[in-house]
Amino acid sequence: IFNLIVMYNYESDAVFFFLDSHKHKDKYKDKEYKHKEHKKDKEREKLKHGNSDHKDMEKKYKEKEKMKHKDGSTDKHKDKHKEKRKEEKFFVCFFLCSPPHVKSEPDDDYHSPKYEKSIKRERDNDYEYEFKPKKIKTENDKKVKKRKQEDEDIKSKKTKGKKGEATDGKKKAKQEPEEKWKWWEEERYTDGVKWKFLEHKGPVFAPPYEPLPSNVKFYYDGKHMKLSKEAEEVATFFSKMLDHEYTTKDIFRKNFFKDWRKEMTSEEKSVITDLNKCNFTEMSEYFKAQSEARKAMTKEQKQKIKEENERILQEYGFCIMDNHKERIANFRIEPPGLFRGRGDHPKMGMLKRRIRPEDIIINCSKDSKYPTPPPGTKWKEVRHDNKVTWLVSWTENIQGSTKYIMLNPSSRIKGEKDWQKYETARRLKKCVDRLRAQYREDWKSKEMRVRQRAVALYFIDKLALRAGNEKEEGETADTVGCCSLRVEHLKLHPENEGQEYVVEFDFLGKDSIRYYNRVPVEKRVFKNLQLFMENKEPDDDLFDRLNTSILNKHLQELMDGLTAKVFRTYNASITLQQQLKELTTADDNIPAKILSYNRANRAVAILCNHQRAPPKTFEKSMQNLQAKIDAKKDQLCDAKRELKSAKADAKVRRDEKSKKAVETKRKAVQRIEEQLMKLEVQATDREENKQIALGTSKLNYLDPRISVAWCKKWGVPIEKIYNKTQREKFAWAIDMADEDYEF
DNA sequence: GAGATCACTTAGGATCCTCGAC
DNA sequence: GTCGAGGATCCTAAGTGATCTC
Repeated sequence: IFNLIVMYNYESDAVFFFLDSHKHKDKYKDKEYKHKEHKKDKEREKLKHGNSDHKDMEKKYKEKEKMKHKDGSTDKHKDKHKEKRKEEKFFVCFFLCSPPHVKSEPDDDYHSPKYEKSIKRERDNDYEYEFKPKKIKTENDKKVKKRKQEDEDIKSKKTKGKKGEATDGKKKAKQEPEEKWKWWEEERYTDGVKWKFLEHKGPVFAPPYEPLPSNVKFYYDGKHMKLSKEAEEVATFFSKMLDHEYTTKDIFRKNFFKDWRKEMTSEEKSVITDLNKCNFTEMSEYFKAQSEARKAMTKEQKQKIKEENERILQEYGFCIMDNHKERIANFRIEPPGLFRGRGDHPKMGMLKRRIRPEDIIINCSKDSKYPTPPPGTKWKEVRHDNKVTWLVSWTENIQGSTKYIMLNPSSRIKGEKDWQKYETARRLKKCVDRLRAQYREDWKSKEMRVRQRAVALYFIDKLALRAGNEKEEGETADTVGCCSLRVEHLKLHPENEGQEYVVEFDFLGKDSIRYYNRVPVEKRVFKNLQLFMENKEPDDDLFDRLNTSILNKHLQELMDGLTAKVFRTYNASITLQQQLKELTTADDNIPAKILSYNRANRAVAILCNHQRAPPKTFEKSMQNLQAKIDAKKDQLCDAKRELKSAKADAKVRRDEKSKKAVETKRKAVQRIEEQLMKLEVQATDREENKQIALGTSKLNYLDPRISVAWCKKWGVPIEKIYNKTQREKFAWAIDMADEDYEF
């Protein structure tokens, strides 16, 4: 929805992040841009025009920026693009880790792809520039040993007293909650075994379809038409989405209509031939009224529903895994409906069919009490595979992919994996300098594939790009990651706004979130990119000799367990740690420290391109907050005035009573000042957070021990950083990290 | 070695629910 | 006690990467 612009200033070692919603319509209209986006852009524009409050923020930050960067580089940037981006601009400025230094190097050894192709075979066998196998072996041995050592370290941290509990799996359902189970103090399974005992009640199915009351009618071509139960159910799916933009999209309508017709009787099929003649309004109104009625229910009715939900949760929401009662994440089967793909998904609107017990595979222990299927039905299969973590699986009909029911993030099985993930990222920290030196060396390689690999790795490392697996064309939205970038996603600027060798990225990443970034790169990278793009069509792959499998194989050789995504975890966590060090001031009070934390978190979210649509109520809530601030300011003025007069009074009277009055007034002023500051901090935080989602990085990329250590060091209650669910997920980190923890 | 499959993590939007203001 | 904002939770799509199959 918004463009992310990242600018790097060499002199100040600063990275500037801009969130900018200006149009790139021209680019999208470009003939070469095959996968057209104008519709989406128009929608984005619509969204964008609803948010025009950035100017004030811009002013605020401009001042901060001036203080931080005397070279005025961002001003230059701004001036040049003032016209383009005159609508609005919101930005946050951060200092990140030291940038690569630009060296001027001779333009040697550059060949066109054609030339490269002609010598490809020869060169593919030429390992002169490859990682030396002998070295790898010794290094890898060391790494393996190191890893084993890490495992030992982790094990030695664990108390052995509880050993008997978790291992041999017979059901002895422990009366849990009283004392939280510290799984991180126990032995881990090896050899891919995930559990020894697993018992659960199976999934909760979607409620059966309830036909519409007879007064709720469907009209075709202006005439009432009674639909069969099957056709009616699918029609209700569409009617429930009538207010959603989806139903205006051609692909959505086309897919829906095609699948809907499959559910119709032959008679219905012969009559209903045009979706535009269908009138779902009464259905839509009915569901809206139902929704309102639900909201208007009495307390007792709501309580009853709550109790019923709680009963279901207690019955189906937990399993017994190795003597412990563990919470299940998603024990409800996805109800039928219309598929809502993200971005320009070719399958949006298709019918997601109802999942029946006959579609379900149950996974549990042989010696457990198997879940019973609903009366008159049976499971597709009951299996006992303890090398996987899922409890239930089924195949969905849209993409043909498998869906799973798994455990909650607070469970042992998920927690261990999470912990391990951060340990791998910490191992990368120890060797990242070597890896960086290596890929820089590889930019000069005579082998095209090695150069491509090295440039891709540089992007993954520096820009936190995702790996970019290949995708089946026509099956999903056209999104890319690093390895799947196409020529059309990059523009090369030998000179741009006073900076040399600028690469302009513009592509849709995961969830069709736009990644827009103009970044200066090293000369060698730039020259290599020119070479990779030479004689290619816009829709050709940028890295034609690379895919994620090749890249990960290479990474595996450099460090045991290293894959492309480890870089994202590593760079996110290290950025948080650095930012916290830089931004936290000992003298700050708790709200100011929390603001610093959120800013550090925000730096990571921007690095990882975690965007969100601004909340619909954003403008209003900001106005409300501003009104509160204004009122508080008035209150402060009054309080100060009263203090002044109390002081004057005390001076004249010189008695205890008036002295006391001065003291009371002074305290009132102090209190109001604190309240005002709190409100102002809140406003700043909210404004800066408008289009950035902090949750994703907090939950998935930031080693929680960094946050825990920071909280302990600065006396910030952990509840201020992590909510209840997050504390449950990160219980292991909260328990084990002390204030000296270093990522 | 390429493609398919499987098992998982990561992701943003929708919906629910709580808490503070009035 | 009511209302609404916003945080918490739910939902499920969309990635990554290992392994299997041919």
